Amino acid sequence: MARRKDRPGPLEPRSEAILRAIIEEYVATAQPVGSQALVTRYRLGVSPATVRNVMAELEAEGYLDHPHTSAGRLPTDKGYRLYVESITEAVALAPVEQLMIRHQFGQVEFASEQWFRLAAATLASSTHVAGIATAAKPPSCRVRRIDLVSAGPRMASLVVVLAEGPVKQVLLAVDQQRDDETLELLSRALSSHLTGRSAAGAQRVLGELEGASPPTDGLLLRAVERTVRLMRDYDASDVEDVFSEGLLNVMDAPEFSRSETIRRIFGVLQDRVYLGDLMPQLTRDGVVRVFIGSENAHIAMHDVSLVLAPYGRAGRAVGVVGVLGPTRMAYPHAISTVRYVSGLMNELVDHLYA
Amino acid sequence: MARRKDRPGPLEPRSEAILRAIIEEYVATAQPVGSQALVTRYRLGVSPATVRNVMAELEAEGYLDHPHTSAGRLPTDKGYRLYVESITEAVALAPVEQLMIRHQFGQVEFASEQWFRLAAATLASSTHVAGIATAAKPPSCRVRRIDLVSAGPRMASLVVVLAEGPVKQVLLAVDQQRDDETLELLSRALSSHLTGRSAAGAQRVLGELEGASPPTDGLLLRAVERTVRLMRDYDASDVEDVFSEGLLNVMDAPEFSRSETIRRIFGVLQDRVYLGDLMPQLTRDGVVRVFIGSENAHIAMHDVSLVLAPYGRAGRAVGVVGVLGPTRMAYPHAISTVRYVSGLMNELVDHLYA
DNA sequence: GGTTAGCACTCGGGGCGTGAGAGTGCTAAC
DNA sequence: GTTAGCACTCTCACGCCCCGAGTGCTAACC
Repeated sequence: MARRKDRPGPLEPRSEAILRAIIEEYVATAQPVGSQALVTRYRLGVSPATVRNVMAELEAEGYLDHPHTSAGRLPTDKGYRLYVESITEAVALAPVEQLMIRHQFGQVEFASEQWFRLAAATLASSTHVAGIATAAKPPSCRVRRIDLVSAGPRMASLVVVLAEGPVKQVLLAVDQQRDDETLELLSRALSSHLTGRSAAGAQRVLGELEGASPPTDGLLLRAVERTVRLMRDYDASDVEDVFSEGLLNVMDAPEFSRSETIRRIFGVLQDRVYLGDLMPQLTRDGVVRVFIGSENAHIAMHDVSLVLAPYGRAGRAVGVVGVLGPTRMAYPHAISTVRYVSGLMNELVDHLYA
Repeated sequence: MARRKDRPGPLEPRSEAILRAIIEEYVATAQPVGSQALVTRYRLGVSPATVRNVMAELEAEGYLDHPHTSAGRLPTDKGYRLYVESITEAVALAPVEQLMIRHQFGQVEFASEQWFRLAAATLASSTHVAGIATAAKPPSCRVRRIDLVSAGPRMASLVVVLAEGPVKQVLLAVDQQRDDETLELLSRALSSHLTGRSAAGAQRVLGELEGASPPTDGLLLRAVERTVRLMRDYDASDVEDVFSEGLLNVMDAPEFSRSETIRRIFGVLQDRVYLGDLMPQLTRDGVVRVFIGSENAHIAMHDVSLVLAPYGRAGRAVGVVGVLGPTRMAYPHAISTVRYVSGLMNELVDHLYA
């Protein structure tokens, strides 16, 4: 006991082995793990009594918990954390699984949205928890092409293609009837004013046009104004669309059979804010980060873990892929899978924006 | 009893009143309804004993059920059906609610996608069940504008604006390095070949280009080919994107506290096929159709009801709005709300495609 | 003849005690 | 330091019983 107090840091190898075994058993069964079950199933080379002693120590240090006196132990978030730390040294995904994932990626048509959906779906099917992917997004955008198309007698559709991929479309009410030629002309004007501009650049153009004499055409002005707003919004958000697949997998977990908790999680995923907040913590390529239970800032996420990795090139288009599952989750496999998929996404982004 | 056998059709007014009361009580409480509770709470002017007699009749005719001998009654799908028939004569939504919904619609930027999302969200918040909306989709599409934009050294982004709104984007792998001017030229060529074409027309163009000599540029050919496929896919699908909001509301219902059933429903909503199948049954404008429990073709939907209405003009862009909830659902309010929102969507579509 | 009061009957749910089983913590021996 | 042994604790499943809600039936009533 004295020993333990002296070194709160690293655990003895045997203790760690036992912790590991408990976690793996608990992940597999979702049942509190007893000392007896552990020795029979894991060949630890010690007796149940010894295991019990170690368990008591681990519990005193906060790595384990037990729901009541005569129940087995289960890992705390701190326990999972230690476990995850011990395995983050890259373990490659099994070749078979690599192949399966690559195969799935091969199927996709290159419609960008499908792409992220596919990444999420692949992660979900491979890990049996929920997969998450955000669209790749450069830190700032430029206008690549811009177009104004009639969309009815009093409506025009403004289509903005941003550099590096995304296409934005908004409808504009048209003050007066315009024929197609007029729109075509406006479209040309828009193009020459805005092509290649950043949000700030477009803002400047807007300023010039507003002050111009003779006064600029009203519709043109509104189109520019709308484009500026659209680009500002784009730049301001950390993540573009969030795609999640396989949330049903998570609902299947016994800890969520009562729908109470899961619905709060659904809610959090709806708004893209949460993943955006996490982005700054996902910096270096290829590094998978794990957020376990109460480590998540958002209270609704206290019962789940996130395994996330960034993809893309620092300073260029970036996004996030990962999985969401119960804290009782097969971390090693999840981490390997997420790392592999993020690598794959890297390749694709490189290919695209090299 | 003889009477009942003679006229299986319309129910006596009193029986119908009692059925109505039972349904309303059950909708409110989610508990089987007893004869005693009914007379005290609904002032039916008869004694519990009489109510019991009527209940027995209603049960014999299949409008009611009871889970066990000494439990109260609950409505069957057939019971709900009769109830719904009796209220489908348009009841306008309360002015306050109309105002609230209109207000919510006023908020939206006219980005088309947001629009349908908003419709679904509005329905969800107003009815406290899940809201559903599909994007408006014309029966067949034409190319309104088409553009080929560089998206990296070996990638080009093909952007197709279809008449009446939707914008499609796909990525094409580029066989050899092309500079922006070349792409610009190709873009022009695409435009002149395809603008105004229907899927069939584009197909013909593709045929001509394939046979041409000197042979058409490979990238151009692939772009045309991809456009044809995209348009065919578009024409072939009955519905475009399906937006659903507020599924959490449904999860809250006590009948779904065990997540078993709800997850199958989630699954069905994922693929757009189901709503597409229903489209043919939603013909006349302003008519709200109700699909109750087992009336739904899909087995996963046997525990829920759909209240749906089409919007848009027959032969022009059309879509569906509606709500999804437990069969135990506040139908009158849901029907009024769906009717009102579909009317609103009609206005908007008219405004757009007049 | 339809309606009602009265009453016996039925069934589910909640509260309670019990016993089995799993697992612990402690002590004493190895 | 490790292990065997043992008493203790707590949950869970089962069976039991009783209560209450609600029915269905019969006989009286208007």
